[in-house]
Amino acid sequence: MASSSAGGAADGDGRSSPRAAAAAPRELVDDLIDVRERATMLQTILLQGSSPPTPMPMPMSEASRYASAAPEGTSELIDRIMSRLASALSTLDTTGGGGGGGQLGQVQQQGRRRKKGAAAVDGSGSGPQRRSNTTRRRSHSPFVETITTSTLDDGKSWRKYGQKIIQDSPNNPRSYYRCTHKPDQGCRATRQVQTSDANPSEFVISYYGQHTCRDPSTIPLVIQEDTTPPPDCANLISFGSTVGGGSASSTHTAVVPPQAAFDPMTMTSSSFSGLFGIIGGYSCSLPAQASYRCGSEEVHSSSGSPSPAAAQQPAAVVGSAAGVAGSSATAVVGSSAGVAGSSATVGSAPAEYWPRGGASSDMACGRGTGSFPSSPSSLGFMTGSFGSFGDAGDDDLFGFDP
DNA sequence: CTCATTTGACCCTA
DNA sequence: TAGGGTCAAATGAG
Repeated sequence: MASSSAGGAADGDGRSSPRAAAAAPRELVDDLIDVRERATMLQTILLQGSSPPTPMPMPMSEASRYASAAPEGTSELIDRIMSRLASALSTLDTTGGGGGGGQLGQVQQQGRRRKKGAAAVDGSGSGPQRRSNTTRRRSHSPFVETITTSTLDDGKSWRKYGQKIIQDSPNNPRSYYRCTHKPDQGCRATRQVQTSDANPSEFVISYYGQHTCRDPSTIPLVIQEDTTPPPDCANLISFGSTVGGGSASSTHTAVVPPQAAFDPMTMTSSSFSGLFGIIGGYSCSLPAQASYRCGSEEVHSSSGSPSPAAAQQPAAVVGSAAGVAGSSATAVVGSSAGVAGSSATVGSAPAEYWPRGGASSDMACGRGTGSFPSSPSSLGFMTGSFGSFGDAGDDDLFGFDP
C-alpha cells in the first residue's frame, strides 16, 4: 500500500498532493473501519456459499468471527458499505479536499516551474517549491513487460514526454511516453521505446504501470440490467486495463492470472489505492476456474454481451466519486438486486487522480445513465464486477490485497 | 488556438 | 558523480 492511500500522497511524478488523511477527522476513520468490517463480513458470506478451492483469504478466526456474527443480508451489507464509503469520501471531500480541486491544482501548479537558464538558482529556501521528499524517478509504476514489435501503435494513446540518448545504445535514443489520459484520468502507464539493436525496423517497448484509464468513447456508461458477463466469466472480476488493450498490434495480449490481476503492486500503484486502499487489509483468494483478464475485455466483463442465463440477474450499479470537487454522493441504481445472482459494479475515483479543477465533467457519464456522478475520473477508474453473489455454489471471492 | 513533440535542464538513484 | 527519468518552455503541426 504505497504512500498514496486515502489521502493521496503523490502522483506518479512525485509531486505531492494534499494529504487529506492527515486531517481526516475521527468520523472518517470510523466510517472506513466500519466499511472494512462489513467488507469482511461480506467476504464471509461469499465464502459460505462455496467451498473455496483456495485458502481462505483471511485468518480463519476472523472469518469465523464474522460468520458467527449472523451478518445482515448481502444486499444490505453492500448498501451499508457503500453508504459508509460515501460518507467517508464525502468527509474526505470536505476536509482533505479543502478547497476542492483548487487546492489540488494549486499544489500541482506550484511545483517547480523554472525558467530555462535560471533553473534552480533559488533552490534554497524561499524560492519556488523544490521537488520535495517525493521521488521522481522509477519509484513509480512497476515494470510490466517488454515487447518487440514493428509498430508503435499498441492500441493505446500515448504522449511522448521525453527522449534521451542512452549510454547502452547511443544510436537508439530512448523515447519516453506516458498515457495520454494521465492529466484527465491519472493513468500512470508509461512506456519506453527504443529501436531494436538487432533489427532497426523493430521497436523494443517496455511498459510500466497498468492503464487505469479508459477511452471515453469506449466506456460503457452503466451496466445494463440485461447484460452480463459471458458464460465463462461468471466469476469474473476485472479492473483497469493493462498494456496492449486487447487490440494492440503487439505480440502480447496479456491474460493476467489471478495473482497478477491482484498484484499488490498493481493495486497500490493504481487507483485502487483510492478505494480499496482505504478498505485495505484484505487478501484475495480467487477461484482457479474464474477468468481474470485485464485489458479492454474488462468492459465486457461489466457490461458485456448479453447472455440469456444472466439476463435474469438483477444488477446493482454503484458509483462513487471521491473527487476533490465533485459530488461524493453514492448513487445506487437498480438496487433491487437480490442476494443471489446479483451483480454489483463499483466505480470510484481517488481524489489524488483528479485533475486540476476537477469539477468539470468531461466524462461520458451524464448521458442519461445516472449511475455515476458527474466526475471526470469515475469513468476510467474502476469498474469491477462482483459476479454472481452468494449462492449456487459460487466460489466467488472478492478480496482486497493490502 | 489547441495540442503534441522536441529539447535542455533538473533531480533522483545507484 | 554518472546515468537515467521527468519536467516544462519552446516550437511546430493541424
